[in-house]
Amino acid sequence: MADKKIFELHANVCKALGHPLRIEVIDLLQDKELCFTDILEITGGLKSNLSQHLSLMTKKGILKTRRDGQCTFFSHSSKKVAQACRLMREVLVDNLKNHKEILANI
Amino acid sequence: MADKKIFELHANVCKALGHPLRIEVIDLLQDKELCFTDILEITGGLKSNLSQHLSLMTKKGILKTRRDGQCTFFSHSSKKVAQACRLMREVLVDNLKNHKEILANI
DNA sequence: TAAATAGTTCATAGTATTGTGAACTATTAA
DNA sequence: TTAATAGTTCACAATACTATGAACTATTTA
Repeated sequence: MADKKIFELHANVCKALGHPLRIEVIDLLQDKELCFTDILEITGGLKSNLSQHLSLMTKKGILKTRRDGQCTFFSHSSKKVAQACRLMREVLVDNLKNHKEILANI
Repeated sequence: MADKKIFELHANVCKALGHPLRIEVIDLLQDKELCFTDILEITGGLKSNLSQHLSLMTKKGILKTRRDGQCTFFSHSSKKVAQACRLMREVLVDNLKNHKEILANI
């Protein structure tokens, strides 16, 4: 099983989706780029925390950055992540619907 | 920010993709259902560990199970997860390619 | 009924992620 | 040059996740 490595790398990229704040950022950046301060203002919380999450996503190749003067702008490096994210959101919604139906049938 | 809840739920589903063994299982079940023992034989490791990962994926609504005699068959509850997973794999591959190019240009 | 197969559950120890605040760097404006 | 803005980095404590083995349940076969 030498090719277990690919699963590890793959899981590693997928992990980037596994945090509420990071999902929120992926959502925010769907159709535009935003600078750190904008994102912080929208999401709330500590700047150090946000910075670490953004840095993680950038390291994993999910976001890219562009510096303009004092501001650092963040955007998706590929549309695929946002697409994947939307699919997972649909899975969630489907699950919630099923759950509702099951509850309704009791 | 009352709708933070959706990000939490969403991240929670996405987390299911964030482990090498779980990615491997998602891959394995792309086009067929398999029983526990089959999956264990392919992936290796401890049955208790596999059982826990499968249980987690089932709880998150990503897999569904079907019991036939002694055997429990696992399959995807929706094609969307596998799709999302394939997209993330493409992101990984793109990143690796970029990385290679960057290295080549030094 | 007894033994075997197929899996689940549980406790626990080890590891990885996360949030926090303080200290730091870089760019711009006064 | 000084102060302000925009972000990053670091150390550490709290929390969550993971792997392991033993004990357990359910179904089938002998």
